Amino acid sequence: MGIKFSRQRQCIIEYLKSTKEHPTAEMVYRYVQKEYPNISLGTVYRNLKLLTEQGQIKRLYCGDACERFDSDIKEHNHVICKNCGRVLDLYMEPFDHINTLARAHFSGQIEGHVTYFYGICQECLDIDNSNEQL
Amino acid sequence: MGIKFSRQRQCIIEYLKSTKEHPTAEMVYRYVQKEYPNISLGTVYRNLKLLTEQGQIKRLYCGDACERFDSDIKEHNHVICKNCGRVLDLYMEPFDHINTLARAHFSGQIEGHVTYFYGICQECLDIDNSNEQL
DNA sequence: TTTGATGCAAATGTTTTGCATGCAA
DNA sequence: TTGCATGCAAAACATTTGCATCAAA
Repeated sequence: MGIKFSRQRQCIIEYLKSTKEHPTAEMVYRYVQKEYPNISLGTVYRNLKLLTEQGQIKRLYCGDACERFDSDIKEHNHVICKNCGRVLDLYMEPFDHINTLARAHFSGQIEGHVTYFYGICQECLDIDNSNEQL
Repeated sequence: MGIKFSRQRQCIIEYLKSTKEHPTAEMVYRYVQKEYPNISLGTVYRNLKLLTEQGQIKRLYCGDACERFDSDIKEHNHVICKNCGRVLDLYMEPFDHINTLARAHFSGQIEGHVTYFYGICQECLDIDNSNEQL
């Protein structure tokens, strides 16, 4: 009964806390493999699921084929770059008043919302600009 | 060169236009099968992809395992019922000012956003209430 | 006719799961 | 010891794709 410590899970947590790139399960797997070459994808998925259920990490659905994970559970938003596909953090004032607006048009109960912004990240804009210079 | 008419695609379009339940590919398949028993899932997927690219329908990503489709391309929002999993339409005033708010905190370019509300639909609330009466 | 669309089946990619073994408590 | 976690492989799904055939133009 209860959850036991495991080196593999610890490594997954540390990796997620160290990165801002919102990795997929596959990316987590490749990273943890460096330290634990025998780790299996199944273990990665099992731990990501466990950590999500515990609320230690958050699962992102970005319209990708695959899910991404974020160890920053403070409220914040994400921008998906349409060019490079990366998912970037965006810390801004909450806009929960849209829940109130929504409630005025919905007969059920509205508890919250999930929002993803999309656009082009600064890095891709920079590359674009330097190409135009040529 | 160009796209040819097909009875199967026509049937898919008509089904999507007739329903508000934002069906998955599998649901479209099962429906069209009634009229065209030999239709294959591949054909359904190919046509849903084509129609999405043409902008005739929209693809929804609801955090489901699978994608859903909506033939209503007018701007509107969706509520996902946490209880029954259904995806319901929500017509409300646009809140594109959140793009402006977001731009103040992001160095790249923000083009727009996708928002899904979540909560409990009226139908599930009703069932809940009638259970409490017992 | 010509060429795009279909049906079928195999392939792909992601995630889950069964089971014997390993390891934390 | 006990039982949760792991590694491995197979299974489960959702989606895509190759190819011979069909049908719209």
